[in-house]
Amino acid sequence: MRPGFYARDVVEVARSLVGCVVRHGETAGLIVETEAYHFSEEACHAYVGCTPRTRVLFGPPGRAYVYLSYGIHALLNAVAEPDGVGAAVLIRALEPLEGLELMKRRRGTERVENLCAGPGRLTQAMGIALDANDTPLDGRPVAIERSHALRANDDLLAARRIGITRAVELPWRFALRGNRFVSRPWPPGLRS
DNA sequence: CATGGGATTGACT
DNA sequence: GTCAATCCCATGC
Repeated sequence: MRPGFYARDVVEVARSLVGCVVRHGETAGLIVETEAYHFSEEACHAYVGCTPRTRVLFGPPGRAYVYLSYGIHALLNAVAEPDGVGAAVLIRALEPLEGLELMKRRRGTERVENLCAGPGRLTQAMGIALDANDTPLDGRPVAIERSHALRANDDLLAARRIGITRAVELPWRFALRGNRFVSRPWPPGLRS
């Protein structure tokens, strides 16, 4: 997708990315769950300002922000908002589309629902590592593309973000309703 | 230089 | 439901 796609309100980008496709090497998956992060709220890494770690977040949109979580997992984000504004969309879950055998091998499971249901799981399944940080999301090495699988707005749910302790009230987590590949069960209520 | 806290996951009770 | 693994980085002295 063109950088202009990402140079918008990060919450809108998070909503728009649901239904797009992520590609890396032989693997591909349909985005079914995202979360938005913006420098103005405490849960965003960019909240502390521009540091060596957050420099990518403040850089041009349409690039990958990949960081190590809990010393173990690589988490994939798409940098959003215009250059100079720190914001990104966390890719939280995918429906596996291509390279399923490779994903199963990397994840050590045969269960398709467990391959990419979670931000740490999907990077492991697709082989996306920290060296993808600060690279453009145009296919070198990671691509995000539009898809014919795009669904209507009615299918998009919004709820609070997961796994954070600050700014927990913001309904900036988005997912396809009823999709069996989301990372965690959806809380009752809250349609978008 | 020492410290503390994670945008998680898998194993276990 | 609980809990530890594991390491980067921001902060503070």
